[in-house]
Amino acid sequence: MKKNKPKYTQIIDAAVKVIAENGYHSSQVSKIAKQAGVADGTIYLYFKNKEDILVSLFQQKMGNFIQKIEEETNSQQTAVEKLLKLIEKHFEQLTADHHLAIVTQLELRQSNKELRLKINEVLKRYLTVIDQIIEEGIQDEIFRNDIDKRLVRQMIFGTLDEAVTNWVMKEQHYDLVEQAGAVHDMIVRGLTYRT
Amino acid sequence: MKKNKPKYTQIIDAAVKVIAENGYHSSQVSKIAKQAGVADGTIYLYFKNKEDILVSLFQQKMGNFIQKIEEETNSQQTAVEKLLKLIEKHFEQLTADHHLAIVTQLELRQSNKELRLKINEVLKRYLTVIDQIIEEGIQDEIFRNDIDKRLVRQMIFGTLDEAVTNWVMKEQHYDLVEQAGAVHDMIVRGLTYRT
Amino acid sequence: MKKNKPKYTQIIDAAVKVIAENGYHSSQVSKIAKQAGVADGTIYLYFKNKEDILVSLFQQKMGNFIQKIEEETNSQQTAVEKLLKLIEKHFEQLTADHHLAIVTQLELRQSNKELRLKINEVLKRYLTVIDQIIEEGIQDEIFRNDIDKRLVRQMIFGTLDEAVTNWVMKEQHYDLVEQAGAVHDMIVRGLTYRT
Amino acid sequence: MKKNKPKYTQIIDAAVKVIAENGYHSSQVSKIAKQAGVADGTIYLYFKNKEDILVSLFQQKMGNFIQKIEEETNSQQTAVEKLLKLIEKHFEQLTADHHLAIVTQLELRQSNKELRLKINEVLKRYLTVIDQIIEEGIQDEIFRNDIDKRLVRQMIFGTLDEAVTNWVMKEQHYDLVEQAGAVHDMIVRGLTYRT
DNA sequence: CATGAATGAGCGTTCATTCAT
DNA sequence: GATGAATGAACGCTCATTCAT
Repeated sequence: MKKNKPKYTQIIDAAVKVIAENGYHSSQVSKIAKQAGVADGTIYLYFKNKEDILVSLFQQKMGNFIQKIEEETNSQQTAVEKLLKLIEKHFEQLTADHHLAIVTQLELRQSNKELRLKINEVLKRYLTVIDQIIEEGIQDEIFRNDIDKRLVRQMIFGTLDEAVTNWVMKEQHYDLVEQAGAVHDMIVRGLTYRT
Repeated sequence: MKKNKPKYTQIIDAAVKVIAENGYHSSQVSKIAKQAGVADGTIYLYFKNKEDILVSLFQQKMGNFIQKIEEETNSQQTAVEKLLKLIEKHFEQLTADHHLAIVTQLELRQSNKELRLKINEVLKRYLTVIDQIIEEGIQDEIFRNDIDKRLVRQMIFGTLDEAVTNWVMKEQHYDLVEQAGAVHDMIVRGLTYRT
Repeated sequence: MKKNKPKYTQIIDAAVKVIAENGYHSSQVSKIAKQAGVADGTIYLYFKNKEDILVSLFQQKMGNFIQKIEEETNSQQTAVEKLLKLIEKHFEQLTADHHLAIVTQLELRQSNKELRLKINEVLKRYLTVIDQIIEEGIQDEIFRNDIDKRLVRQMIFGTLDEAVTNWVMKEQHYDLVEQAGAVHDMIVRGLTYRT
Repeated sequence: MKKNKPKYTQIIDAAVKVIAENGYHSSQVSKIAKQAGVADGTIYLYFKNKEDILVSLFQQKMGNFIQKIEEETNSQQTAVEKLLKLIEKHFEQLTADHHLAIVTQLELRQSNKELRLKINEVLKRYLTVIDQIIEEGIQDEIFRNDIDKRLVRQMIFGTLDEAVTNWVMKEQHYDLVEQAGAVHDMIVRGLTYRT
């Protein structure tokens, strides 16, 4: 698995395009190879098997996705600001790459349990970012200290995920990013002390 | 399709068990037939094709699920109480039938887009229940009137769904129902006026 | 096999209709039963199996067909006249029952070798009628005595069969019966002495 | 579909053998693949589906068959001589390849209407050869000018076809080729002027 | 490194036939 | 005799993966 070779990225990008345009179940290895401009067999020089393409795809794309969010939230001062930034960047990035949005929100969920477990591994890093913001909010006595942190994380991630999925399924007919504020507002109200 | 015949239910129950135990992609028609104690061909006396088994499964099980929630929420007075009941019953019912929980939260999501569209049809009825509670809360001036109803619905459904999925993936090692109150609390705080 | 019962004929007539309208491969036993107005199982009280329906169908219908031709040719004096009558009645009868024409010329030929062998048994009686006319023609010194009788029979039957099949495949857009004279003429010229 | 590859021919030849020996309805794709010495899947690299094997088989084999007849008849001077050559070559070629004879005369006729339509397309070329000979015979005033050309063609093709089918069904117990003269004689007498 | 022809396991569905009622 | 629900064997086709070149 030589991850620095251009063909590695070529194949992953081809996979995103093919899956977004044809759907998970119509995305045969041969179709991805064709789109990438390589022979079928070449795929197996860079990936262990088909599942490995998808896992790698998710790792690469979500890696960037999460890193961007980590950077942007770190540039913010308070937990509340960080949370807003997280929501904004989450929506912005998926809005900017609608192929990726389709693949992560709809198509990759059709994969089997095994693949989804590996996907969850990747997501843990994102959930950790959320956890840290929650923790920070509690430490700074901005968020209530009687909340169940796991539940809060589930609420935040569940809400964002459902919002994006709905937006993708509605074929992106409205502006997702401009809803970041409202989503943030609802969530924060649930977490902060009433003053 | 004789839906009142015992074999119809037999096959659906067999499908739930087989899918929960083997996973969506390892649930061949022949395996379901064997579990149901009928011949392969018998399946096709009650269902148009394999997909029809899954759609029917979802319609039957989620039909009951939603009806129970409708009944229980209607017996409550305020929007806040109704929302609590909805969350409790949502968690209770999936806790009571963990095979069904696995199937709806993990396995059926691996189905193709077509099937998922039909599943969404069924879910619409549940989303309508949520919508009505939100509406009622606003009418009664308990919920803030500047909220985006669609976003609220996405938050509620997304949070519950994520909470259940996490619980299923953790192999039900903790008590989901006892979290209903905390989840309810977080959500309601996001919706009500600060007093 | 109770051949005198009305249901026996009912089923055969249903089979002709179903096969003519749906084609051999879309003519399931259940479809024939429905058309006949009986239960699937009832078929098996009157016929050993599906093939037996088709053999019986052919025996009944071709039995009548051949008997008619035998009668009509016997009412003629010379071999030449008899041959004309045979051709006319062959064309007339299939023109009169186009369902039967479709079934015998196109659909039943899709059956397997075994069934076709049984069909040939039935046809032998027809070929015998032809043979007798040829024999008579030679005896009466109307037909040449150096002809190979088997070949003549093949020419006669092959020509009529091909003519009818063409007519059926052209969806009966022209009048088959009015060609009887021309066909007869060509054949007879091949058989008689040049004077 | 790479028609110049040896495997393409291998599979077609295997199909002829398998169908001739097992009958149309017992000729599964897997059996043809085994006979051809390739994997089942390989079949589908060279043919669109099972029907395509059969259509291609007919096109290839009958293509050669007809081409040979075209060449040989063209080397003859008169319509009468051409017709004799046509009959001789028709009988010779099917005598030389009795597997092919069984397949074309008996087994392929069991195919469905769709396939038979495609087969008829191929046969049209043969019928055209016959038509041209008839036309030429009339032009040269050897054949009578009051004959119905379509009927003549049906007589010629029907007679040859019936003769070969009889020979195949009698399991080739006699010499078909030596009958060519007699068949030719009968047909020509029906077409020429009596002098 | 790269190719792409070849592989072969795996599965949804049909339908002639049976048999308990 | 009549029913029709139930049976289960049979098969064409796909596609991830391999490997000789």
